[in-house]
Amino acid sequence: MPATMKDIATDLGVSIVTVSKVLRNHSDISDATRKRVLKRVKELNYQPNWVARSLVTRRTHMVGLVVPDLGSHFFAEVAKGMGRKIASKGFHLITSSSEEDPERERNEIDWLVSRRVDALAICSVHNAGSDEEFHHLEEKKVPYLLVDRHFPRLKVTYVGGNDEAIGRMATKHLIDCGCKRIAHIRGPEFGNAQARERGYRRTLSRSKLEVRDDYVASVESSESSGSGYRAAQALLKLKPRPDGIFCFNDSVAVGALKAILEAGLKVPQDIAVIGAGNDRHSDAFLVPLTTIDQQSLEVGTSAGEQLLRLLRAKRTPPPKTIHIDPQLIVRASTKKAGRRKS
Amino acid sequence: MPATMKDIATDLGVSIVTVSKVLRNHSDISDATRKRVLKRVKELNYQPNWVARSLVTRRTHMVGLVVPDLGSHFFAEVAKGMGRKIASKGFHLITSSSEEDPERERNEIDWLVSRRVDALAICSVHNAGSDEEFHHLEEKKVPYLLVDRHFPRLKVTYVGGNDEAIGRMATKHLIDCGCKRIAHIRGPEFGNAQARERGYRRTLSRSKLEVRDDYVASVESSESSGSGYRAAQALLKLKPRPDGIFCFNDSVAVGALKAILEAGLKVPQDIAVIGAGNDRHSDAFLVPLTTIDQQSLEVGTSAGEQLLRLLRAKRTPPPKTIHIDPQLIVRASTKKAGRRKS
DNA sequence: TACGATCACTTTATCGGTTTGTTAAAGTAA
DNA sequence: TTACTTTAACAAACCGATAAAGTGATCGTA
Repeated sequence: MPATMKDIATDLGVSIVTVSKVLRNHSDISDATRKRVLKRVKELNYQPNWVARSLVTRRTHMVGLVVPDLGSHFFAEVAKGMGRKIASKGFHLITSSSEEDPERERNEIDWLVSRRVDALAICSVHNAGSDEEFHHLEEKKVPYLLVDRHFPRLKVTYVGGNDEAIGRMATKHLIDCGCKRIAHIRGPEFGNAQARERGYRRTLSRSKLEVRDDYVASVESSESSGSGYRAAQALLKLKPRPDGIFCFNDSVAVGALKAILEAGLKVPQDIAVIGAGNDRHSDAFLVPLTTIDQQSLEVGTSAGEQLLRLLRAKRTPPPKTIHIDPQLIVRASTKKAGRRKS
Repeated sequence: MPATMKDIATDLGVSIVTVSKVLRNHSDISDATRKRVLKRVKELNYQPNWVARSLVTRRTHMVGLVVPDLGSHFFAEVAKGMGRKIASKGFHLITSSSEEDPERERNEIDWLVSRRVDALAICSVHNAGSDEEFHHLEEKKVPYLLVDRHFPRLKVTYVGGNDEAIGRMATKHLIDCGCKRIAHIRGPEFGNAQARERGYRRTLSRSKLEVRDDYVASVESSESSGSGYRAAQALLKLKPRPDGIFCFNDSVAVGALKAILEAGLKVPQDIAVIGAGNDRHSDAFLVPLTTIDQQSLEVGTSAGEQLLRLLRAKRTPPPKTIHIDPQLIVRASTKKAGRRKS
């Protein structure tokens, strides 16, 4: 039973409102009273009850973030960047995980809404077709934005990496490294995987390289290396064998590395491998991995900025789409000695 | 402006209390009324306002978790396990990061308390000397427990890995692999690093192996590989050179691997390396890393159980200390061909 | 002297629920 | 028929704060 403003008020013989005003730095309080109140506040170690405060102000100063998986490097970084950004304006982040399950995602969102978060950031695991969830939010006028996973039909602010650029950049790098038969292991993530693949295909055709459908393998999960391993094994059986693989992300790339080395082949001499995500310790994988950094921290920061924009606004501001540009990190898995860009 | 119980009540010509009772499955409501209310609840897509509910019930059904860093595999897993466990009883986890900063930790705890979480789990970055923070919590009667970082002076429930066992297990494994000159790179984490080092030293002396102080190196940060790299470089200069290194965690071990390979030495032939934590992809590091799994998910689950115990209890239940047993994961970084335990 | 302005507070209403206590109507036993 | 219980509902108080409006004293000034 912590102290309340009432305790302080009765102790000092002033009204509750006076105490409240002192705590919120209102001007119409005499210096003497202010001091007395603050003294008692210290003594009792009083802390305002945010539950009560939120009820009347209709502001919780909490922002909800829903991610598919906090174990993933990318989302952890996004959360970190976002948390820092909004903390600078007095907001706190509540992160919850949908564990890749659309129904849990709904539940988490409902929970956050009934907790009256001031805004929401969602990395949705719904497929782009089902946006009813979000219509609910609009009905209830909960400000929200989407992060990483895009729903093109929705007129709502979006912040994410530039997936097509990732695909282009990775593919171009492999070409620059002298690869001629470039394969791709794509992820299951709807829009993102599609955009990366698009970047891959376009870059190939623009370079007059063959685009073979059987050079594109799919994995059912992009969060474990096992599926990348199996996909790569399949690619290795193709004739002619690919001499470069662009992997959806670093986890998949790890699996690919394992499969390739296990087959007695050399990376990058026989097959160059590039990932995406710049995961922790990807510089120290079996072969230090060339990868595309998605700037996850900056995605988070940028999303945080957009959240603050939503929070400041009276009316819903016009939606924005923000793509954070990726960055190539070259390491051993693609560095072929003595080759040069043609 | 979401619907409230009042809306439903006036729509239906019943009192607010009646609506409230329906929503909480009270018995003294006629079937007819119950149905009418539920129908309207659906139509309006009503969701209870947890802020208001919490104010009067003094229960938020939220549990706060404060960790030093969510990017770390260990804490992310702990959060996951804990979240799952308490979710099964209708509680939600609010995770916030202290970013390794004691002051931020205080702030986060204060925030969570003023948000009236029902209980707290803390992985503290305070050094074991300063426990005032926790006395505050006890004054305010906020149920809490400690996770991973232990404060022996505090009579409070604790859940964590068994650090001394980790030290013993790792060292014993190196001995079993035939190592004679075993070094240790210890982390900065107060209690944990100390306990692991204790396990290391005791196991060495029990095996009649030399315990040399200069074989114990320290790193200032255990979350990046850079410091492990530097520490290992120093160890490599010693004469005689160590033939096995027990690293505080996998990040440190990654750094050590880099340093060793860069020096032209072979792992495990020249030097065996063992880490701790079983990080994501540690099976695919430069040399697949032998490591001690801390069972982080189980630490989280167990902590979740203890939280539920606190939440159920009327009075503070007697504190418990729980150590989750670690598990050895043998990989290439210690597998010397043809050697056997003596 | 009287009037409005200013200061420093206080009073009252409210946020959206839950809890406690009451009550009218219907049911049941004697 | 009386006396008591059960059922199904409601009214009022309350949780701990904030917002808006009101009050009394003091002060300057015409």
